[in-house]
Amino acid sequence: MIEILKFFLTTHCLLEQEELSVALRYFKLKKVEKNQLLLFKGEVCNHLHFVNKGIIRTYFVTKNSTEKTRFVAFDGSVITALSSFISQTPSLEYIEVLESGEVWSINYHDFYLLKETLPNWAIFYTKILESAYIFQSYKIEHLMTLSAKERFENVLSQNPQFLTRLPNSVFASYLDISQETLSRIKSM
Amino acid sequence: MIEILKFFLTTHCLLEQEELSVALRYFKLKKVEKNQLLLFKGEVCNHLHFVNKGIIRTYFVTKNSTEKTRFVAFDGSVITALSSFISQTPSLEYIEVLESGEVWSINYHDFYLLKETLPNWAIFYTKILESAYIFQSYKIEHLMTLSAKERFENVLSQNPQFLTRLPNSVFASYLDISQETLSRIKSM
DNA sequence: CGAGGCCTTGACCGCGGTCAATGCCCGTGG
DNA sequence: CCACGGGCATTGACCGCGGTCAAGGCCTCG
Repeated sequence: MIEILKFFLTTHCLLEQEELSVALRYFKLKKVEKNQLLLFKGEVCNHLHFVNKGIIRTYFVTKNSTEKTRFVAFDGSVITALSSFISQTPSLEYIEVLESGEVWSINYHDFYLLKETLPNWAIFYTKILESAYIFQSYKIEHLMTLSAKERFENVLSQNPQFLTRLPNSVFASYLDISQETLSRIKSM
Repeated sequence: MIEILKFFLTTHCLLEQEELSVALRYFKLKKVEKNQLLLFKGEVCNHLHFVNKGIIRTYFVTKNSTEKTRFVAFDGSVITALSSFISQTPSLEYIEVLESGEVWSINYHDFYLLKETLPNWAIFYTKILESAYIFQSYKIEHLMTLSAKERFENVLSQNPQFLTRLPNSVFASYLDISQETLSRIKSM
């Protein structure tokens, strides 16, 4: 079970064997249930989660109380409310379990500690930031230049799981379109 | 003249006096003219610019060849084509001078060198990434939830210079609305 | 004074949102 | 085992925000 996390860390962190075993000690395995909230709006996010099994998303809520999905983590990737985690200030967004499963979680304190003690961990953190930045760059570009249908096709070509493993409502909110429009796009 | 850069670096980097003087050696002063392109699409961005005087923006071009402004740097702030700078791959965006002035520039190689030699410089880099991430988080949130007028008011409340120092076309492309809509919004 | 940018204003239209009705699937209990 | 209800997806009718196109106004600079 821990093998997947190990694999993830070795490929993303360049950790030596013994650094790796140090790091792994700080991760705790946790079962998570569908609809469970791992973070409420207003709380400070002090965990980073590696999704071992299941699906987790971050979302925020608009004035007219509709949910907008910022990021979806399928099995094998990492998720946190990054803005809050970075700045250790109250989060504007929620972390929610979409599909039951289990996560390996590390808390901010330990994460920070590793950053101070293992140089390769600091590099890992930098990599997370860099890829998060680039990810959002594309998202902005797509919101500004692509039509609803083009955004749909683009996301789908990157990761078909958005269509197959998510409820319509979540996928729509991720694309920033209404469920009705998504439904119409699919039936073309 | 170098005083402004000094001030910027000391407040953002926590550098010791002598670290500061090391770092400053790597910056080169350069006069820049309105309409000048500091980076073309397709080039690798290997400079980070501190805007001493003038205005500089990054923008990308859509399929139907309209320009979209990603970021505007007024005097006293820092600009680069971050995605390209990070990954040292060809840039999808341009860097353009909107108002003549001068910049202090450091190249990627030297920047990277400082990151290796001065721990505080690595922290500086991390801070740049963090704030760039948070900046884009808000941009996405606003694109997804606010109307044209609300985005206009929001940006304006953050920085009135968008209205006073930029041509309409640039401000509009930053807000992701047409020039005509911007004009109508202003006359309300 | 004239030309060329840029901004403004008007007329029109289309993408995608909203509201509402209906359909479909599935779990639960009688 | 079937009936019912609730949640989610689909479909249709309608509408409004903001885009596009085109004409006109206003500076600035030569």
